[in-house]
Amino acid sequence: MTAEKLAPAAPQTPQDRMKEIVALCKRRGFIFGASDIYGGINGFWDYGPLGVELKNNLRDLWWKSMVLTPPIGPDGEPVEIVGLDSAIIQNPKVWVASGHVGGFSDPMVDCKETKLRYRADHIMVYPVPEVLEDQEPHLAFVSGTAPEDIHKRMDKYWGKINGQTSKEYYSLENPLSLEKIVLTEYTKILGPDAKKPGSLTEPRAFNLLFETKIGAVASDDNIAYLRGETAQGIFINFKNVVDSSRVRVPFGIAQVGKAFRNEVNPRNFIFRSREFEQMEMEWFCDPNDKKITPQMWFDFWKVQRQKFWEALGLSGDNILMREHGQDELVFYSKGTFDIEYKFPFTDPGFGELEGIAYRTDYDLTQHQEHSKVKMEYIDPMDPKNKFIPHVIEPAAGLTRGVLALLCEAYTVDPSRPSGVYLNFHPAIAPKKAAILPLTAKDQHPVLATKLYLELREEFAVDLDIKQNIGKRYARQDEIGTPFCFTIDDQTVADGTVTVRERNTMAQERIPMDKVAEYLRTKIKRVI
RNA sequence: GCGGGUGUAGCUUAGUGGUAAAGCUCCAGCCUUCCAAGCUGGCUAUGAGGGUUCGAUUCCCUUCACCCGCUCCA
Repeated sequence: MTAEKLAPAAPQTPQDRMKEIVALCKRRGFIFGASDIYGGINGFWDYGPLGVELKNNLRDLWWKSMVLTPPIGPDGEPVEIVGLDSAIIQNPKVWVASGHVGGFSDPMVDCKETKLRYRADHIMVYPVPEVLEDQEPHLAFVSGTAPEDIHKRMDKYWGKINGQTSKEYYSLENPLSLEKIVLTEYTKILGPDAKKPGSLTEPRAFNLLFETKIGAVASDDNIAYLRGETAQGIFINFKNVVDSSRVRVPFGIAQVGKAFRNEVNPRNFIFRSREFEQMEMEWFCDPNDKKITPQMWFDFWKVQRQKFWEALGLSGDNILMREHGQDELVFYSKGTFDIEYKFPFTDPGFGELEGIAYRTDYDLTQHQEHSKVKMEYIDPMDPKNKFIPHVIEPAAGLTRGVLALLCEAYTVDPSRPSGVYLNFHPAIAPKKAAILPLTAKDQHPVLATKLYLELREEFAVDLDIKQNIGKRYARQDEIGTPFCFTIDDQTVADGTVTVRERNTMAQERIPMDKVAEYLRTKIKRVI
C-alpha cells in the first residue's frame, strides 16, 4: 500500500511541524512567498486560491459576529456595531496625533563588539572624571544597573583617585543620556557590555510606518504614510458615524483591512509580516455610566472574543488569555489582555492573536487636540451629559488568525493515504465539499455535474472527475474539505450518494436531493 | 540590524570541476464500482549576479530568500 510510502515522517519537533505546514501551504495553494519568481521579498506573502477562501471565511465570520449578529450585551439587549472601510492613506497628521510618527520610533544603538542592541534612551553614560580625561573611557550602563555594579566597573577602569574609590568621589545622580553626547565622543565610550571603548554605533531611528509620496512629483512636502493599524481610521470617523448613523453610545465601529508596518525583522511565516490584515472594533462607551461601566464592557468583550476563537476550533490547551503586566502597558491604557495561541514556532510559549485594550479616551482626545474638532458626545437622553467616550478595543490579526487555524487544523494521520489532513471546522474550510463521480464513465460525471451546479449556488464546492477515487479523497483531506459526495451506479438506480466524512473517513448514503440540506446543517452558524 | 545554518523540479532527496538522477505530486490517456493501486507518455530544477576556469550546480565573492538564536514588535 502506498499510504506508508507517502506518509510524511512523524514530526519530531515543532520546527519540523512548522516546516511541513509551510510546505503544505505552498503545495496546495494556501500561501506563497510574495514575488518568489524574483527571489522573494522579505516580510510579504501572497494568499493562493485556498488561502484567500480561508481568509475570507474568517473575515466574514468575524464581520458576522461583530456587525451582522453582534452579541447580547450585559443588560440583555443586543449591542450595536456598525461597519466602516476607511482609506489606507490618510492625512499624515492622523499619525502624528496617534503617536505613530515622532515619539514612538525609539532610536536604537548597536554594540559592534558584543552584537547587543540597546534603546538609546535606556543607556546612561557616566563621563570619566576630569583628572583622568583623555586616557580612560566614559562608562555606559543600561538604566537600572545597580549602583554597586556601577562603582565596581568605575573602580576597575578608572582605579582610585587620590586614594578614594568611585563610591567616595563620584555621584551617580546625574548620568548623561547617550543622545546628548556628540558623535565624536563615541570613540571614548565603553559600551555596557563591551571590553573596549568605541563599539557603540550612532543611535538609529526605526520608524515602523511605511512612507509614500502623494502625487507624481516626489518631494518631502507630500509625504504620507500607509496606515500602521486600521483603528485610527475608526477614530477619525467617529464624528461622521455618530452624525450619520443614528447610533447611540454605547456602540461599536468595526473595520477589517490591510495594515503596514516596516518591521525590523519579519519572522515566522505570516506571523510577523510587513503587510498584514487586521479586524478591529472600537467600542465607545460612557465613562460615567454607573449601570454598565467601561470596566464591565471590557470584561464583556474579553469573554466574547475568547468565545469567538474557541468556536472556530482553537482548542483549550493551545489558546489562553494573558494580562499585560504594568511594564508592558502603554501609559494611557487601563488594562490590556492578549488572546494568545501556541504556534509551533512559539511552543512551548504563545504568540499574540488578538489584543483587547481599555484605551480610555486617549485616542479621541488626541485627535481632538490635533484636529481642533470636538470629539465630545452629547447624551441625547440627557443633554447635560457631555463626554469624550472611553474606548474598549478588541484588535485581532486576521492573517495571524489564518495561521492559527492552519496550525490547529494540521493533523498527522499515518493511517490515511495522504498521511495528513486539515481538520478545519466546516464553517471555515475553504471548500465545504467535493463532488466526486466514482468513475469518469457512464452517468457518473453527468449526475455529479448536476449536483455540483446545484450546490455551488450556496457553497464553495469542488467537482473533481479525474483519477481514481482514493487519490481524490486524499487531495481533499490535504486541503481540509470536510465532506465528499460520491456518485456511483447506485446513484443512477436509487438517487442516493455516498457522504464521506473527512475526520473519520466513514461513509453513509443519503438522497442526492438532501445533500444541500445536509451541508447546511453541518456548516450552520458557529459564532 | 548582528551571529549561525540552509538554498538542486510543485514536494522529498541524490550527485558531480566535463550531457544533472530518482520517488512522489502534477498533466494527457488507458484501466478502475470507494481511499494516492496498475500501465503508457509528458512538463518542470541547481535562488540571483559576478569572479576563477577551456569548462562552475560544485571553488571564491556579492546579493536575495527562508530557518534558528539575539534584538525588535508603538
